[in-house]
Amino acid sequence: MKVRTRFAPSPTGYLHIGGARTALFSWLYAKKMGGDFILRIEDTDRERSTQASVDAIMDGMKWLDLDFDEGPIYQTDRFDRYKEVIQQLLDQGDAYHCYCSKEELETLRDSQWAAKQKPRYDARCFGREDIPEGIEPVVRFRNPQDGTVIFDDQVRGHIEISNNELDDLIIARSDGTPTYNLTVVVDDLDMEITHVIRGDDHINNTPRQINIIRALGKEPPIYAHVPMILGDDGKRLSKRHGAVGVMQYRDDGYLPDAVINYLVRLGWSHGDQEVFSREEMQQLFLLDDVNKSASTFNTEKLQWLNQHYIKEMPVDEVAKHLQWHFDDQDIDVTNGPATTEVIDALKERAKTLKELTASARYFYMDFDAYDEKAEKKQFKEPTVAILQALYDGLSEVNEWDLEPIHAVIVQTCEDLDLKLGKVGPPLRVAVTGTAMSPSLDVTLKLIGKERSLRRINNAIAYLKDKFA
RNA sequence: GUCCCCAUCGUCUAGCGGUUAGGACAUUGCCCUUUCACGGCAGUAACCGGGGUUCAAGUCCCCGUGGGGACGCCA
Repeated sequence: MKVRTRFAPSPTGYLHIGGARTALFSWLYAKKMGGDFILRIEDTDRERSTQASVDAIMDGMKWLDLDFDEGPIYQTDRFDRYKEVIQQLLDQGDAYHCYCSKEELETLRDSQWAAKQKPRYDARCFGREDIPEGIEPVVRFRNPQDGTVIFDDQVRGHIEISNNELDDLIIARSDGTPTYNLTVVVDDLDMEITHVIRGDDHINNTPRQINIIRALGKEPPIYAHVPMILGDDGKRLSKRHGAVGVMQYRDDGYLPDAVINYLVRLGWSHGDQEVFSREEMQQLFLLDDVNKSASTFNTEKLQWLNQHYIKEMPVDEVAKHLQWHFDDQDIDVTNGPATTEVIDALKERAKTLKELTASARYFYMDFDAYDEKAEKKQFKEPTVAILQALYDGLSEVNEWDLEPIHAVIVQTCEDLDLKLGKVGPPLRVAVTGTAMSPSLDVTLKLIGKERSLRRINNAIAYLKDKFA
């Protein structure tokens, strides 16, 4: 049988990092097994579902390059089908109408809580003869009273839960719309999902869902509950942990491949290997190798991977992702060096594309102030003479390239009888405004002759004025 | 509170009865170096506790403890 997995987010916000990993695992498993990956939008809660969220989720999937074979399928398009199943359950006697008010249920829960019991609906409407006037009832699934539900989770192993822990859950609201536990079951069955890979916050729902499936006379799919991702404080990842929306990682300068690689190693491993291409992941991913325990998100490791990908990916590939950041930081790259050259020059000193872009600024735009510390350290009174000598030497260079530029710098050192350490740093500050840049020949080459000379000149003027 | 789940360096993890408990990120030191980085080398650092089972336990079982999750006319 062909493997079919799915990712089934509810559109109540952006695609967050935990959801992305669940999607990744489902996607990988389908790829690994030569199966299909389906995207389903669980939008039965019409109050909270929004089109904007659907778009955000799709954007996230697209950015991460997690493609799906079918979908997106919207549950709101399938209400007729759910109604049909609810009716079937009603007809079979596996479901019943419940007329309890929300207040009544709340009182029940409170009293059970007070009695230190697990809050459960007491099935008081089951078999009820009198039909109250003017109340639109909900429909409840009649959960089996005895026995246990057993399933073998592909990551958690054998799980067993007694039916008397479960209660008669609502499968249709009073307005007739179906609820989650019903719709997942119907959809997974109808779409012939073979492996349900989802967050382990659903582990408690699984027995209920299995009972519904059995009542429908079907066999449940295989389940794999993947552990949660926690924030630095050990709590479930949420907004207060900062960047949790996948697109925020793009904005912060991460490469999708780095995020994917980071995510795949959170809860899954293959020996000691840390770096995986998408092809390798698809080839090696096994549910058996997924961890049982929750893991903590660690931005530093993500950064390390991100830099790794910035360094290792083909430059023109990186350049595609980089353009967004140039636009974001209002840097016009049309009158400066090719971005691919800039990447080569800076990739070893940036952990993110955002940083890389920021430090590439002086290649394209003039700065209006020197870095305070750098200026203080490098711009002394004798610096004027050094810069002047460099200016003179550099203006003689015809072929503006690494070798000739380097030669001038070396020659200047000799002429002035100074060490490179006295000549290089001030030049760097003059030409970039900062104390940090790639090696000087590369820096000058990329800035360009005309622009370099002008900046040196400016620095000389600035210094003369300063020490006048 | 009740039920479910989880537990190896600070973090991600390897380990599937016998290991000097391995790797990676981070961190520390050294080397390289015109800056910042990259890189190289070295180091610090872990089996939650208690009982069993066994010749032998990080590995299996039980009990604690700690953490997470679920307990909705949310998904």
